[in-house]
Amino acid sequence: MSDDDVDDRVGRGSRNEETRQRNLALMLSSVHSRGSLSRADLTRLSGLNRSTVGFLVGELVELGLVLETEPAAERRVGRPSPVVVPSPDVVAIAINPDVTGLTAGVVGLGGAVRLREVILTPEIMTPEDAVLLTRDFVLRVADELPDTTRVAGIGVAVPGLVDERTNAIDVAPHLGWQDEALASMIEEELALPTWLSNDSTLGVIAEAHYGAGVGCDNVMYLNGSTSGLGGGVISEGRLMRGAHGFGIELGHILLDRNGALCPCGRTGCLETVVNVRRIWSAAGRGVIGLDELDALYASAPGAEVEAELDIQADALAEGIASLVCVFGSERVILGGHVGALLEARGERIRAGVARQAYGPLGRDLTIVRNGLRERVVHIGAAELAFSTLLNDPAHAPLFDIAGLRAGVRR
Amino acid sequence: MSDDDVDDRVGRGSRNEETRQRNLALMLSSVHSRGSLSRADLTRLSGLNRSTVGFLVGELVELGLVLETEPAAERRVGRPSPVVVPSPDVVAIAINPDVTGLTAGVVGLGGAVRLREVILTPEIMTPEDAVLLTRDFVLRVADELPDTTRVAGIGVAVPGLVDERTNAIDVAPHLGWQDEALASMIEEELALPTWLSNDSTLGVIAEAHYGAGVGCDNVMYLNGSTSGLGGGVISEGRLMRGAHGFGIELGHILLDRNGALCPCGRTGCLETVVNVRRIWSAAGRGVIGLDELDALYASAPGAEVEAELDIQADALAEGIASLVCVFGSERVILGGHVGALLEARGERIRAGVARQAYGPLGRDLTIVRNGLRERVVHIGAAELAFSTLLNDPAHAPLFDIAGLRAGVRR
DNA sequence: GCCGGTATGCTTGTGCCCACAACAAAGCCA
DNA sequence: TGGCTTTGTTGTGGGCACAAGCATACCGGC
Repeated sequence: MSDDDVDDRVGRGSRNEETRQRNLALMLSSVHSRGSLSRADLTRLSGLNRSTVGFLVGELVELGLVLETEPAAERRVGRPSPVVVPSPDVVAIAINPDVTGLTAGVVGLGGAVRLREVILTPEIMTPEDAVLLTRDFVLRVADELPDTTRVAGIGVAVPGLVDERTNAIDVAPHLGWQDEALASMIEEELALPTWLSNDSTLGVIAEAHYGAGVGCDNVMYLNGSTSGLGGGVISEGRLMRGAHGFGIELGHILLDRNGALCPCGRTGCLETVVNVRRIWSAAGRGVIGLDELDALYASAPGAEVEAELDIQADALAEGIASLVCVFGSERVILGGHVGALLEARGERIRAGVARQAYGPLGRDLTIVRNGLRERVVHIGAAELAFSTLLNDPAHAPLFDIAGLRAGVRR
Repeated sequence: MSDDDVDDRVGRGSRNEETRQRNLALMLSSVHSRGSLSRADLTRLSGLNRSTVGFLVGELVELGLVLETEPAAERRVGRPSPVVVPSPDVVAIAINPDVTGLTAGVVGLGGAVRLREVILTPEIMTPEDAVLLTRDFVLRVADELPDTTRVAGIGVAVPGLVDERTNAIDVAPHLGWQDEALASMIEEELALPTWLSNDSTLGVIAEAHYGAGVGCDNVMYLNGSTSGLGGGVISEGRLMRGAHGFGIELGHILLDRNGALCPCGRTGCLETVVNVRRIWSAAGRGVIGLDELDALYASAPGAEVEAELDIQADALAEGIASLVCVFGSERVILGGHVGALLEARGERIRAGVARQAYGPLGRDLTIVRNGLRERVVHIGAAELAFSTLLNDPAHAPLFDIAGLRAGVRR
């Protein structure tokens, strides 16, 4: 066997150091996703020894990642256990450029959205615009947040295809972007590590952690936006990424090979039928926001809209049945306009899926609307920025907000 | 937080013992999948220390799982490194009941098929028949194999839906089986641990390890059999199982919502069009085996068959494009009659997929015929039986073949 | 045929990490 | 106030991988 044949595909060996890292990561992740846990809870959850947990929590406190607070006043026998909570000083920046503007947010460890701003743009922004808007937001935020704040990084939710290997945008059709190395552009401007991912992929991460997918290991998330129908899948607790780091494109699953032409160049994609623009035109109006859409459906929207809702509900049911058949999901979460559609045509969709799903695969399927609503993208994007920290709490870099103010090229 | 809320979903902590187990598993898996490796290779592959690897290999030798042989006669400077090979004494039994009969095999650690028997049944067998045929095969084999042989267990490839959580068959339509606890039936008869899985799922495991998927982390396998179109997916090196342990059903992805009725009760599933029975009837003949099918395609099969091939090639291309779009696979492996179809209509299928695949997801896609041909099911089934051993070499039970002869209820 | 160079195996000592046990602390309850 | 229960703390021990140094085996040049 030549040396060239030896690659590391087989996987690397484990060391003692990794054990520590994994356990430390487990502690921080647990606190992160559950918000607050007593040390005794952590002991039970991890199966580790009390003494080990004590030491690990101590290390996290020393790293400034968690705080130990007074035991909760519970009526319980035995010595009360101090409660471990995420440090409020650790945050991530979440950015989401889209057609109408850029929404930006600050999310704390633990998933609480601290700040949220919507910056409207008169016309569709360029990547350079996005970088500048991000810089301005971060500078504004840096002045507002206390000096003790430390930033894990920036997570950007992109409405388009992202190559996660190169951390660049392959194509974002509705923004008209192509081959944009947005992450390095932001990093250069702000000296903060930046990660990109598809907005729907981030959606499923957020919903699985904090939303309608909590406690479920096999989640499919479908998100209907102006841009189209996106989605993400978590299978056995693990995010599906696909080979190229592009994530996956659920909206372009085939519904009808003889169907309408899709902007993607193929015919009969699911999103040619399940499409909010068709609702808009049935309603005889222009752009309708999500809240308005809910209001419209809740009122009497007229025969044309009702008919269109039926059409889309049926198509969505067939699409979901087809997808469940290949993913074996147990919970389907619908966000954006398909979430609104579920609200309006829940019975029809659920019955359609039950009728169409392949054998036992549809047996225990639940279909729900997403739980985080408009916060979903920010929480997902923040999760992206937190993931390095959560995987290796002792070594992941954190950036002082004071240094940030100084470091930015004004 | 109440105790009830504390489940182990967050994951368990790690101990030193697990580190050892993982490293031992890494050594054995490497030797298993590559056939033979020098100790120096193992050192490079694992990144572990020489002394650690030496100790680990020593432990595997002591467990009787590998052998250390003379260094390969290579013209190389430095001290030659002993070559580690899987022990020929460690085997698994692979069983595959199907409509025409039961094929059984003995597969050695390392993936070599030692023995293979096809036992034809005059009529479709019952689960009880399958158990008896399996018992007879194991007893015959036990007499032939040396006394030093040790068996890891029995893997059964089932043409149907298997619930891997309960290790029982949910439904195997073509065998007419339903809710059969085949694994425990065999275990009771033979006192050997038995695992069941879907035949196509096992196909992708085998092809990814030893066949056309070697060196690729994102593989999709489609297998066309008399029963229909099955498949399996490996994403980022991990088998997709789905929520219910049923695996996934690629043949029932939607092709055309206005299409023909599928036996599964839905309309327009891919396998209503991509279906070998349609070829048979176009050829005006009854059952055509795979070899005959290849021969038929290679000759001039007549206009009707040619037309049918075109139809199926186009439908297959659309199906693959749709599936690639949701899985982001980089290699598609076709087995059974769709493998033969690829041989006959390769250009058409590849062009169709390239045209239909969503954006960059189809960019570096390769479509190949399966490499293991008829051995694929056995290798996959054996892999199922080996997996416990490969995950924890020090603790997985192995069964003496002598004890087996005695223990079986004759 | 000898000797340096190189790659690998083997042995031993060290550090790291977790489990365990014993003890201390903090609350409940009678 | 004292027993009970639960939890934190501390010290000890065992398991594991690593580093360093030495031994071994082969190549190639002289």
